[in-house]
Amino acid sequence: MARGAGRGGSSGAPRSVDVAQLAGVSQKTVSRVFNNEPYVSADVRRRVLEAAAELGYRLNNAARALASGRTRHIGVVTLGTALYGPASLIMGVERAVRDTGYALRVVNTVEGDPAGIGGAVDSLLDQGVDGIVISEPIDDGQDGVLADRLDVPVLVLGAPPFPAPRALAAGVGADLMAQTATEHLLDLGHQTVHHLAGPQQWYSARDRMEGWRSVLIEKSRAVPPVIEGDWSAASGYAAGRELAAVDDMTAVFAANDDMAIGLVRALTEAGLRVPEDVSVVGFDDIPVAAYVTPPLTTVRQPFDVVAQEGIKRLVHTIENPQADPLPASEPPVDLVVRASTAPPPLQTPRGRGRRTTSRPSGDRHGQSLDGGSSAHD
Amino acid sequence: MARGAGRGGSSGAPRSVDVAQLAGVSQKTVSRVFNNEPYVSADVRRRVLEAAAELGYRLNNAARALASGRTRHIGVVTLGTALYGPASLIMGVERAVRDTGYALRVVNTVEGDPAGIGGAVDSLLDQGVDGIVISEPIDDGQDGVLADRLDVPVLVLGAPPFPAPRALAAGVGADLMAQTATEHLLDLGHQTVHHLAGPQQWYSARDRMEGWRSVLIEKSRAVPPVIEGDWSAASGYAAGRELAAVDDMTAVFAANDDMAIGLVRALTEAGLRVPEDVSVVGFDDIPVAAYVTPPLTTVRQPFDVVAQEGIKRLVHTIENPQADPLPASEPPVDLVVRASTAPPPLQTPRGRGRRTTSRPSGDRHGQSLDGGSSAHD
DNA sequence: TTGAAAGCGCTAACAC
DNA sequence: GTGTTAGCGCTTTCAA
Repeated sequence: MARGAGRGGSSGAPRSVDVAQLAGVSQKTVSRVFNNEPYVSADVRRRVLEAAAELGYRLNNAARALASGRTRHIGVVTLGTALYGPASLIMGVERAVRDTGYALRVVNTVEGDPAGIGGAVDSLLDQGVDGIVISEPIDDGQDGVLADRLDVPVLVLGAPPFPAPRALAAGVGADLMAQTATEHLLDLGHQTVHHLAGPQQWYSARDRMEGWRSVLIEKSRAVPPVIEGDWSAASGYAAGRELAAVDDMTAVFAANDDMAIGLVRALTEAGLRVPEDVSVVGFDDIPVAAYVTPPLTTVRQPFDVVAQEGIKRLVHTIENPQADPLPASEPPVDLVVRASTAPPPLQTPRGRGRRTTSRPSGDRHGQSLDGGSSAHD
Repeated sequence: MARGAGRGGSSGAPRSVDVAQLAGVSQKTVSRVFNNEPYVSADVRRRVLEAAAELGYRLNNAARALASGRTRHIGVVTLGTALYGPASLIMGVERAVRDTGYALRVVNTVEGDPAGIGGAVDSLLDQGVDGIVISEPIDDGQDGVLADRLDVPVLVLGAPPFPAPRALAAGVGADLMAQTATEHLLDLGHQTVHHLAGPQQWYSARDRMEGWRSVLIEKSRAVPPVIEGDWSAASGYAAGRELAAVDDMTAVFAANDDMAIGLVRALTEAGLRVPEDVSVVGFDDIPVAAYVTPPLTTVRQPFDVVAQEGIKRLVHTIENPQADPLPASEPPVDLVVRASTAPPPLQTPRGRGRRTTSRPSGDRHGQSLDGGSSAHD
């Protein structure tokens, strides 16, 4: 064949032999230098590097992978949505992966594809990866099937431990964050808190719901029926219309900010003021959360931290197959209190404390400038 | 049968020779089958496929790439933000790439990294890719440097043609969309339209600005000074405080929805009503745009269409190096009219049609305007 | 329509 | 510290 086709212009890209020749060393020595192996004299190393630079040499990864059996690639399975949470997580994963010197291979699960996550994992395995990250998985009932084929370590972000030989889990702090959000509302004096949940196939949606529920139960509060949305503002809006009709509803914890925003709009349109009549807490802290009306109290997810630690543990497992996996740490909880939460209205029956107004609701104090105060600062 | 069958184990995955042996054909024939080459009898093909299935054979991509010089990978350079626009574009790209049978390699440009896009492209080239997608590039002054190293086809999304030997551009309809947004405002009766631009290193920000400007000039309207934001709601908020002080400011076109939302909040806090006093148009149609207060009139970007067509053209160029590149089509313009735009207020000087509120921000221009026109309140 | 031989550019053992 | 010798699993001639 034509030699390293696709690379250099005419006669092919330079190979390590070429570098070796120019530097006056053996090809293996060039390999040593480029793999940072020990036992190379400083002088030789320098000469090799110079020769490589002069030739514009780049290591051929296909050959490297073939010879070593390791691709130095990590594959990530995503849901293929531009939702803030998943997208942020991917960005965090990319950064973390790159820091470790691995390359990232991305595959979306096609919506409505029966193969689902299994299909995506398969295609990753086909391409060849040393490890796999599954981000915010949904439960498509294929856990068992998957486990069989997974002969590489897997990191599952935002889900409980996974039935695979070498599986890690990370970012399972959603329940804790949900608890904090719920407690914040109770601390303000609300009798109980309603929950606008995410789609229940999502582990992260279930986690948040469990966190919410556990607090209510622990504090012996009534547990209102859960309303399930689909993460979208539209579904939050629909939920808001339902909730507006519920008596004594004074606080809602929404499983993400988009739904919270739709919810607030529906409540406002129904004549309920946020936060005077109803308090709302979101989840994610999306960029606009501080600037909607009213600025949204929400829980910020530490995507970067979670991704970074997760990848670090994954790479450790890849490179030390025998060793014990690194332990996971609890991600920090960051409740950002803004203007969408307040004490509940006085004990009058609904329809009463409420003001009629033509203004956009919750046009309140100056907090809006910096977007609110974080529990962590 | 000596090897392979188990595959999970340590002794290695089945190779094409194993399949060949089991099927009773030569290894080359197996290769032919898996590459869909002609000249394989239906019978042999079937036998090979059966043997492969039995062994759980998967083609080794490293070996394939090494031997063929083609990686069947497309690399994408992104900005590493979870901004809705870029994130959506990436998702579209992933989908499109997968449809073509290529794999996706993703690299972010590290923020603040002096190497910028150039560094990201380099690392992609290092990894080995058959083509590169640069999404929403920013101008880091490295065009020239880049061009030298780019020996594979490049698709630039959301930017003008790029100085590289085999470059394609796509999604350059932003100016047209910006024009539509601006015209919408003028059609409503506004004398002119202010512009809250994105960071000017972004080509897409410049495109939108040019679209806006061209309409104003064409219709002989005053061209107000541009305010530059950083895409964030926070910067939109800051811009809003400035704009609230400007006389006769009745319409603003913001270069994205996040900024538009921050802007609306600042205007509202300053006592200006949207859309009664000031109309605002955003850009992107982010998921919450329909649910903020007021629901945002905005321009929807057809990310999927742009990504799909772009990738199709890129792959064509990869696979037909000599042929002319496929032509680009104009993406559709989709103005979504909601409640943030309306005809301008009646012709009274500012300070007058407007309600006084209790907000302190009125202080800023309270003396010169409000004080003098008390008759109106 | 099929097969045999010869690498692709690198890493892995083991010598020196 | 450095070099030698074999492959990794596939695609590519070229021959049959």
